[in-house]
Amino acid sequence: MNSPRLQLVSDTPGLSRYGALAAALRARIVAGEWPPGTAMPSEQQLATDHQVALGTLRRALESLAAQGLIERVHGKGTFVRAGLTGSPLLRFFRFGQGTGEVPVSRILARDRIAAPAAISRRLGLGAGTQVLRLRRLRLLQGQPCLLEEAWLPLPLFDALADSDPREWGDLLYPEYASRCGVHVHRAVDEVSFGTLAATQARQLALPAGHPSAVVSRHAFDLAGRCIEARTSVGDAHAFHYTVTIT
Amino acid sequence: MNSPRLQLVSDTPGLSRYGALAAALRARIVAGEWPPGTAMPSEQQLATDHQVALGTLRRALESLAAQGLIERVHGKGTFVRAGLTGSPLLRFFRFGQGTGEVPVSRILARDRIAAPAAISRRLGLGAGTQVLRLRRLRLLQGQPCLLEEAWLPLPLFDALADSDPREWGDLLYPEYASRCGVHVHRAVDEVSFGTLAATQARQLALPAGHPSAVVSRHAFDLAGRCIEARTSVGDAHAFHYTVTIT
DNA sequence: AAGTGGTCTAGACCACTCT
DNA sequence: GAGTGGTCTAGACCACTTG
Repeated sequence: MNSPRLQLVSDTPGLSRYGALAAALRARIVAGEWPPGTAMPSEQQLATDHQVALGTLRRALESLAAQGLIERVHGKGTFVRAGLTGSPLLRFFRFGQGTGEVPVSRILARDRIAAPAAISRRLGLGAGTQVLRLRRLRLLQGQPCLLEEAWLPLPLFDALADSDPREWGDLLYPEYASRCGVHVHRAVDEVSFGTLAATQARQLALPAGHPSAVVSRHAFDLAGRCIEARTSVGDAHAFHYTVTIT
Repeated sequence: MNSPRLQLVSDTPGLSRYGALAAALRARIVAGEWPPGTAMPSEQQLATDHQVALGTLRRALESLAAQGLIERVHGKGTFVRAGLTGSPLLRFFRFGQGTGEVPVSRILARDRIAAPAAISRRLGLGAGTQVLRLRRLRLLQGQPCLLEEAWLPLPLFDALADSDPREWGDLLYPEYASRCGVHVHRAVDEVSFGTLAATQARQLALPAGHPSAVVSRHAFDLAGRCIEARTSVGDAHAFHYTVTIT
């Protein structure tokens, strides 16, 4: 590939050059020029492409790295961050021994349905759009610990709707990536408390009316589109979370 | 004041020069050379003091700013951060209308006592050290919303133990600063859930056994000493918290 | 050895704040 | 206008990774 000689045309006059550069690089990343997990060109290359000094280019990359968009590895290169992969929900709970074990997943139901109004709003879709609804139970050492309901927009997740759930792993995000090419880049969790309805209680093997912790998640891809709305419910007494304020 | 011509002697050979510089500056701040809220010398001055290039000095200051130790203001100077001042507990609750209103504080009890084992451990004190125990109720529009118990080491907080609580404002941290010269620089909150004991319930005007959110806080000063252990209890149904994962 | 990102320097110039 | 931090440059050298 030869040097594109891109122009830095900032429509925001008050913006610094490295700020404009960061925005331009972000746009190239979001556009898919370098897919998640792959390496970007070297600093030298990018600097000459955009016709800025090396230091300025580095400032821009540093800001993108601080935003979690890219990762820099000494001696290897600069990489677009792959999606979230872990089990980030577990940060809110301490079940059993609290070893970092990943809960086993049991799919309870999977349906293509028209999104209820509340869901289409959360996903930013038109009213009545088709979505995939996933209900699953998560267990640690055979004990139910979390009950989840996930809503996924169609046709983006068609591949998930058509595949055999028994082939899935215990984590959903790797399936999103491998089967649908969807990378979860950012997630917002809202925590609140309530009590278990009768059916929820039965599935979690707890008494009805038992206090529950509810985590409502919105997950977004690189471009900022909401690609999952999820609600997870667990025993309030297993809830535990630490925040540092500065 | 003349130029100290400080030497940068890093005992950690693997550490970069700006890293060592940042550590040295942090030490000067923690030692109280520039008290919280006051300005540090200019970049030029610090750079010549420590015999490094301006860019290197700036890197060090940037890392201290990222850690929340200092604040930089364009055209004015670099300032050691004053302590936390707001009402950070409220980030966990949404009472009533949820306007950013600060709850009124009513002191229920104030005692000098020997610290129970659990408390002296939390504060990092020797067993049986004298501490100040503060119990207070916080109210919004006349409605009780939070019940708090704070433990403060003595003799550091003697001034608080001897003053008239009716002169205090609704926030404790400004009192710590003005009366005892203690600045809260960092706080760690641990959230969990439980149910209200009979006395707690009565004070919060809720039924006994009602689900509760419990926030257990450790607060630290610039030097990293724990200067407050606090436990706050509120209605679990008023709890609400948002986290962004990246 | 070649290529990558990380550190450090020295200096010019700009933007903001205060008097 | 003087003093402060913020931006940008150009280049030298170092440290890490890979073939």
